[in-house]
Amino acid sequence: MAFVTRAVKGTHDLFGDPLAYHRAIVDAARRWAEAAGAAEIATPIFEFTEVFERGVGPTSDIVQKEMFTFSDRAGRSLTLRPEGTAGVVRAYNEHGMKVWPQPVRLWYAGPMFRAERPQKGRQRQFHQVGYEVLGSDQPELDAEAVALSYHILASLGLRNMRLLLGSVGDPADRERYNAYLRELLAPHAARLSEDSRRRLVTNPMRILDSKNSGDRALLAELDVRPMLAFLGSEAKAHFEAVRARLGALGVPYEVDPSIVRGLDYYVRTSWEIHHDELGAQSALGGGGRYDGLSELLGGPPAPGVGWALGIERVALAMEAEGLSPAPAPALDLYIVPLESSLVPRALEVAARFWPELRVQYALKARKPGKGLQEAEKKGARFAALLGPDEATAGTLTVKNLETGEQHTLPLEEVREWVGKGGRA
RNA sequence: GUGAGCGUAGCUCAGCUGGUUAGAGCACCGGUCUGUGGAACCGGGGGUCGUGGGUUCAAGUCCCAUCGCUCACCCCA
Repeated sequence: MAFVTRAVKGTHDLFGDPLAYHRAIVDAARRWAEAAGAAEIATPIFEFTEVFERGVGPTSDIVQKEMFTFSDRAGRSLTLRPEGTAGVVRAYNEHGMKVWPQPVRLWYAGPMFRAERPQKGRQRQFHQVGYEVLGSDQPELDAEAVALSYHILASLGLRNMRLLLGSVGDPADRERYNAYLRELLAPHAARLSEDSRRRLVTNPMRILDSKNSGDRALLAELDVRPMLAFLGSEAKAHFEAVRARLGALGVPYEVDPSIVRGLDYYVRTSWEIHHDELGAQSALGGGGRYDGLSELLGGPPAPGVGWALGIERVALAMEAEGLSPAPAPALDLYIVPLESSLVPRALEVAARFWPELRVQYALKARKPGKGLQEAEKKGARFAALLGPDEATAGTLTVKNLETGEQHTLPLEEVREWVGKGGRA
């Protein structure tokens, strides 16, 4: 096992069952996103570092300590994307999507990269599906986005999840709230954790998110007023409108008055979906509104709202609830040459059935018994014997491995019979 | 970045207080089986016991270091 080369820490080869989950989750997301009229977009997995520094925010943990950043040969700083939204907004601006009929709905799926210490539900390369609506700040779109993120998870069969909805207000509201927090907490700075003392200067709201027990105890004593109490009239009206739309859509949620998101670009609506059986990393996904992001990236004003789901985490949640994805499609037919001179012929026959049927063939001559056994092991629905008689007659002796029914048929009829058996 | 636990075949593991050429089950390949399967039996390939040092007559077993994995902190998807 002491291989010289191995996968980099926190990265994984994806195949078999985990890949089946992955595909099922992306398929569900595609189905719902496209139902809402979204078009797929695939942006590069690396961007100029600036895209994330300015987009995600220089004070965010992601930018400060979690990015894979490197230089290209011309000395420009590039970064493996730690999230999907900044790149999508960059593409929206770069391709002049503001002249498309607004709003523009986009969805994506792909790998993201963060240089964190791996643990359950957290890899250095992980995968997300995401949804972004750009070009309008109407509350219907917030509700639409929240509803889609919820329905996708529900359609996969998940039940034990909690949708937490809040608002981080407009930038001016946040400034007032941060000022309030600084004033409230500064006298108690000595009791705060080191991280939280730093946050007191950079971003006091993040202190509310701390899991440090000392921080939590202090916050409980101080009876901190929530962000929601500081919403300006516009942000407040927007939040109430989103709640009303969501209620009308029948999406179950709890208001979390102190919700804080780790990405600096969020304004107003903000939500997370948690699952209780995931361990420490309990967020399946989250999203929010980011009306100022386009300008941060040097573009025209383009309000937006979107979300991302962590594919690996959704897969963990499905496993925890005993949900399995559909198995990989089985082989339709396995061709068994009875003499070694017929191996090339087996290939020719297989090739003739592609791609209508999934067909494989034995690379060595097999006795009929062994051949059928092998077909069974490969998960084939039918096995075909190819002996001298069949080769001469241009036929195959085909057997349904489930029922035992067997016929010697010309190739066209084999195609018909096997094809009729139905494919997953 | 910090802490804890764990590293023996592809997988799951056994290997007692250090003592012959390191084992089992599953999987893989072949045979018993010269046109009919899922079984059984027999055989085969595959391990520098994570790596490097040390202690010892002797190390998979003890010590140190290192790497890796896992979980938690932190943070988030």
